[in-house]
Amino acid sequence: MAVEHTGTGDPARSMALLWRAADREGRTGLSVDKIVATAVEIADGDGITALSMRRVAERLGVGAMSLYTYVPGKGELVDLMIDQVLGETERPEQAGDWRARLEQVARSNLALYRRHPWLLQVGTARPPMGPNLIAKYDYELGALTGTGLSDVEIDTALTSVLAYVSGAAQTAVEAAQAPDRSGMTDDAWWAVQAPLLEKVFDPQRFPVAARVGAAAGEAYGLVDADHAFEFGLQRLLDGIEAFIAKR
Amino acid sequence: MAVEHTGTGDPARSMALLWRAADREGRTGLSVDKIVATAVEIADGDGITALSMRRVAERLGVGAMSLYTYVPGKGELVDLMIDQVLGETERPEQAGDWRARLEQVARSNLALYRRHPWLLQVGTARPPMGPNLIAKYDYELGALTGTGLSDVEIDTALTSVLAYVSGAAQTAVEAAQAPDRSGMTDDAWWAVQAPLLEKVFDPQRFPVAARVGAAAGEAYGLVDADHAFEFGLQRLLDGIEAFIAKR
DNA sequence: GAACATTCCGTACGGCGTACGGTACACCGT
DNA sequence: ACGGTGTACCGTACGCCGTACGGAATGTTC
Repeated sequence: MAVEHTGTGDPARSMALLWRAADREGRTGLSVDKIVATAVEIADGDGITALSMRRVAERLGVGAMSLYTYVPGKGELVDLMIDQVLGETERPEQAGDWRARLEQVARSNLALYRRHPWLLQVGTARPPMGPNLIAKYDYELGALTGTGLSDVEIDTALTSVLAYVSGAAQTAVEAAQAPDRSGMTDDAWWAVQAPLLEKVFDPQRFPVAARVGAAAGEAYGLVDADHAFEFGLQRLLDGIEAFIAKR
Repeated sequence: MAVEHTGTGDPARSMALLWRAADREGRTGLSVDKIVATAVEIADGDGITALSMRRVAERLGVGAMSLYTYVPGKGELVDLMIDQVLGETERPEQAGDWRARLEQVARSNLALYRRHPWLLQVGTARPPMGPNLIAKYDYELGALTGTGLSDVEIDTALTSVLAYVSGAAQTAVEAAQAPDRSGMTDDAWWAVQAPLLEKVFDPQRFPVAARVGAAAGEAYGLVDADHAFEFGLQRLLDGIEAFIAKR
């Protein structure tokens, strides 16, 4: 199933949880922190589809329903997982010009998605307003201060870059994990597809796809997502640079 | 459960299905086409989480297991849904300069995601090699022909734009459907969050977020995803234009 | 009419999230 | 030391899910 988050429960409870207003330990040593950490482990390792309350509980040596003492439901748990991993992005002192800073922000977001591919599958609308989300936002906005852009423009520009990163990361991350998940290298996969495709594919009907697909397939193995990421990022930054220059 | 696709089944069977090598009707009038169309309806209307074999069958007035006569499993059904909706993108005669053409491609992809938000939740690695996917690829590459870019560069540039669109669409589409899904307008949602956030949020600690967040929130309601989409797209196209000019 | 192929589907299994209600523990006042 | 009470824990159960399996129903072919 697609991954729902932001449970339908009490928003005040969610907020208290996110900011860890009262993180006590139970008698088995259970705690919100431990539950979230375990859930992240499972999602990182086996994908968000493998994340279930029962599995989290099992790994913690605890009954499934015990989790509900600490967390209202799975939706809220996912919210907590999100805020948790957003806290791990490195945030070096922002040196250099805005472009170097923004580039670093982009790369560190890509790294985040690489570490936690499931982030790409959870919705981003109305995100969990936790401390780490806000800290990340605050830090990333900093990359564009001092450029002469207005506050609103800074927000928009950052949003655009993050949108690009998330879209490109989706391709890059999935490409990177496809061999592992399917037990099949890209080459092997293509070796299976190609002869099947040849039977139905008509180069006359799709001349451009035939030519470019062949060229691209030859240039790098099937698809070099990293290269595409870099290219697009530089073009986007070029565009933003021109925009700033015109200000 | 994030949404898995590309079933583990026989690739030859999948390919035959995608290209509709043998789409017969059963005695109840069932067919691959009808199953796929119904599944798309459900996913469009109630989200991909609401898509289940039982629901598809029910809507078709048929037992759940009957679907398996036509489709190997849910994974393959999702593959078929993907190729199906990729076939609906409008593809007007490509007139004007490359920039107008590429802009149109971007916008038509955004429209596609708007119509079928679940597309954003299914993986894109090793996509189902159906006729519509290939036709779309062929058409979209055409936007960048005659620019002096090499075939490989054309592929990379298109990939970048599509990555941006998918990332930005994720934000835009989710923002658009959040009120409907949650039964809460953005304003209402914020009215609940704001006072809770105020209790834990320290403007001293996050000065930039406080200032910019306030400015952005005031400028347009909470977040104007369309505006951000447009801004980023133009910057990216500006960057590509500069790249082409340098060739 | 018989033989066969194919379509349809009832049942069942192991998984899921979680409502509900019971048990057992930790801590308190005495 | 002991009884009382709040809370942490969790067994069971319900209604979902995808789909394996085997049988029933319906053509189709001689």
